Amino acid sequence: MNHLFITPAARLQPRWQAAFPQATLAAVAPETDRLTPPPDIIWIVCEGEQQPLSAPLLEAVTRLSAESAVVVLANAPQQADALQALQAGARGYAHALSPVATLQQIATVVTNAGIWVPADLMAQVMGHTWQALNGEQRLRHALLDKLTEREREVALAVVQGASNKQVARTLNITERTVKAHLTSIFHKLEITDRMQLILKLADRAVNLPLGM
Amino acid sequence: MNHLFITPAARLQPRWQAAFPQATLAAVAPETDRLTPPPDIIWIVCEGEQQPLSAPLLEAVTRLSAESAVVVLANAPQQADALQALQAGARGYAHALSPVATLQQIATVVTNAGIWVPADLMAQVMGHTWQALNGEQRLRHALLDKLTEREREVALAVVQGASNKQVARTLNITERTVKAHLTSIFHKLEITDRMQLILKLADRAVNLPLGM
DNA sequence: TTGCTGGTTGTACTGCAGTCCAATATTTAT
DNA sequence: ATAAATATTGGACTGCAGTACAACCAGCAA
Repeated sequence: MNHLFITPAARLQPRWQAAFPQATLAAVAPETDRLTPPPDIIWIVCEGEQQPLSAPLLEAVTRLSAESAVVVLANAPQQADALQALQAGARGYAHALSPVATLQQIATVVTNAGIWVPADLMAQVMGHTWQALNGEQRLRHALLDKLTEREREVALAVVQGASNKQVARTLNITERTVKAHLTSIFHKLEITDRMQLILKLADRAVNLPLGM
Repeated sequence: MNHLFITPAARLQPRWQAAFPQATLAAVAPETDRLTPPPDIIWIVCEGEQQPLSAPLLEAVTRLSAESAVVVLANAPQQADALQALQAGARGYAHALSPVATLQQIATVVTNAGIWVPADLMAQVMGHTWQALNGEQRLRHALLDKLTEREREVALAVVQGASNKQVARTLNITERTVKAHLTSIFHKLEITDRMQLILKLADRAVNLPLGM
C-alpha cells in the first residue's frame, strides 16, 4: 500500500508514521502525471483554522482524485469543508489527530470503494434528508389528500405560479371554475389566498441563517 | 469482541456464525440493563418484505443504541428504512445477506466511531445536502445581493406572505413606497409579480415524485 | 326517489397588486 | 460640485384575485 501525505509541515506526524510506516511526504500537491505509480491514497492535510479548505487545496483534491483516493485531514474539521471536499472528489474527511487505528480503518474503507465520513456530519446529513423526504413531503401529502382530484390539479398548477387564466387554459375550464375550486381549496386548507397556498405546499421556511 | 444478533429466526445464519464465531442470539430485544456487559455490537435483523422496519424494532434501535453500537440488517433493504434506522441511532444499515468480509468490515468501522451506509444511499444523500446547502442557498444570496438594503427587507417580508399593507406597517413606510420598492425588485430579478418572488426565494421546485 | 358530493359556469362586486408619470430629499461617488 | 443611486410619497389607472349568491348536471348512496 502506497501512501503520500501532503502537508506544509516539515515532517510526518508520528501518528501517521505509525499508521503507515512506508508513507512518503510532499510539501505541495505534485503534478498528477509525475506520480508513477500514483499513490494508493493521498492524504491532504489542512492546517488553517478559519478556512481550512483553501481554494488551491480544493483544486488539488479535484486533480489528484482522478488517479488516487484522496482523504482530507483537517486540524479544525468543519462540516461545510467536509461536504466541499467530498464534492471535489475526496473519498474521506477526518480529523488530523485521528488515532492510528482510525487512520488505518479509513485506508481500508477508502481502498475498498468506500467513503469515509465523520459520524456527526453523517448524522446531520441523514437527518436533513430524512426531513426533506418525509417531514415536508408527508405534510404536503396530508394537505393534498384533503382535496378532490380536480382541486389537486388546480392547486398544483397554482403552486407553480400559474394565474387563474393559465390554469383555466391548461385544464380546459373557465376561469370562473378555477376560482370556484380555489375558494373550496382555501376553505379546506384554512387559508385565505394563493400566496399562502404556495407557502404551504412549496413551503420550506425561507430560512437564511447562512453557514451550517 | 462481543456480538449479539436479534432475530426471530431460530438459529444464527451460517454467514453470521462464520463472521463472528462467538456471536450470541436473542429472539427479541432485551432490556438494556440486563446486558452486563453490553455487547459491542447488536445486529438487528429485519425479515419483513413490505415494512422491514417495524415500530417495535425502531424502538429497540433507539433504546439499545445508548449502550451498544447497533447495526440493522435488512432482507429487503430500502433507503427510507435506512434513513429511519440511522435517525433512530443505528450505526449501520446493510443487506442481511452481506458477505462475511463485509460484515467484519462493518464491525470494524462501527466500533471505530464510524457509521456504515450503503453506497447508493450515501450518493443520494450527499447530493441532496449539497444541493440544499449550496445550490439553492447560494442562488438565494446571489439574488438578494442584487437588491438594496431596503429592497431586501421588503422582499423578505413579502416572501413570507405579507401583503403590501402589512409590509408598510412593519417598515413604517407608506404602502405606496412598498409598491415602489417592489417594482424595483421585480425589474432587478426579472420577474413580474410577488408570486414569482416567492417561488424564486422560497423556491425549491415543488416536486411530488413520491417514494425514493 | 331523494339527498349529497363533485364539477361546472354565470353575474356582479370589492379590494389588492402593479404600473405610469412625477416629485423631493439624502447619500455616495467621481 | 455635480451626477448617480437610494428612499420616500402622491395620484390615477388597469387588471387580476377572491367572494357572494345562484344555477345546472352527473354519479352515488340511502
